[in-house]
Amino acid sequence: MAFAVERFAEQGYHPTSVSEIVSGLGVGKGVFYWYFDSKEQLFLEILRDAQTDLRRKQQQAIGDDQDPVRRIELGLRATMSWSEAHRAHHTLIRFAATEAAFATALQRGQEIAVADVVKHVKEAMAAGRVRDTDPDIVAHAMVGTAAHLTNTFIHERGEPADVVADACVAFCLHGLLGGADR
Amino acid sequence: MAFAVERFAEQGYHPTSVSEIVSGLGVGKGVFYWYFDSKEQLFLEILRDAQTDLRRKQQQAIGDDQDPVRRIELGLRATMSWSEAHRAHHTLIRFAATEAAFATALQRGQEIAVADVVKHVKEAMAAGRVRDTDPDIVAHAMVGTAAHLTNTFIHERGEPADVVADACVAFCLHGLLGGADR
DNA sequence: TCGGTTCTTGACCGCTCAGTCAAGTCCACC
DNA sequence: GGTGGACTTGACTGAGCGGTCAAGAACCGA
Repeated sequence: MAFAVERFAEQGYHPTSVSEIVSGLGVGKGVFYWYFDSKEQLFLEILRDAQTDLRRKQQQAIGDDQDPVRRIELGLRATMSWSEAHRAHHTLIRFAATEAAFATALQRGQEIAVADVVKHVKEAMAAGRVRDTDPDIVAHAMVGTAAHLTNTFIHERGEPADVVADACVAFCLHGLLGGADR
Repeated sequence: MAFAVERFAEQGYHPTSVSEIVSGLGVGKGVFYWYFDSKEQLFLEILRDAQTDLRRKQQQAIGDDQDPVRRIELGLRATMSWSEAHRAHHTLIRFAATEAAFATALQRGQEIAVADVVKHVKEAMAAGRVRDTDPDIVAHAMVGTAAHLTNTFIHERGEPADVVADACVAFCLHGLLGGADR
């Protein structure tokens, strides 16, 4: 399955054939269809496993920290560190969002993850730590920021994940102005 | 070409066949290959036109505004309004980023657009309007935020573009905290 | 040693695809 | 009316696809 992930990420889902996967693994085609119903089901399984693994990493990173803002920061950092370590999975998740057949399955998982962030934002807002806004929008904004920065700076440019994560957290917390104009 | 854009966005690039495009248009296949070298070249042309059009809209929106921060805001709003009006193109751009064959062509255009934002950020930073950070990272962060919010709230949930744009601008400028904790 | 289950093989099937091409149609211009 | 280039057609091709399956191999309890 790890091999399939690499091929899918490298060449794209459609251009990668089942024949290519099995011959690259040195096994017959029957083995593939013994363990998976179809190529599509394999992809969905990869997606599900990736989302489960990412979520576990996020929760581990957050631990039992009491500060909601700190929890958001830890979640962001965990996401970026996971994406750095699972570059191929990250690419696949991005692709899945663009294909109707996979977008549905993806959204369910993403909404669960965002719901966690929303929870922390609401808590921080209640404590007056955060400006008054739609928690749903800022949660998605942070997720989008982290994903895009990971892609551009960590994957494309190979910059160190912790440096990019620092900048990402700073941007998410303080924005562009960061109070410099007040 | 507009028809092809719709089909690609709806079903995905690979699942959409040339036969489907031409029969949907009620023309023969020869016409397609008279105007385009290949299916891939058609897609690249769509991509190029979309990027050119978006860039023109951004520059129109910015006009000759003197305030760099205001220019960034106008650019963000123009991007979101364009993405709302060209939903299918937006989907295609997202897909192109996940396929090696198209990612290169896409990056070139994206880097040009980001370079503009970087210019404004640097100017604002020199004027002390913006906190000291890597202009490249915040520029990409804003682009990523706008793209993700457009996708989630405007396209998926059908929320009004101007409301989402307001929230996007607020997030990009002030972040999550927005000075509430200072 | 045997019978049965689990696992593996790769030739094969039906089908669809991107792309080709011989055979036109149309029309501006002479 | 004739000529030639611009455009259009759709049957066709060779390749490659996802998926099937008859034929075993490997293993295990009895």
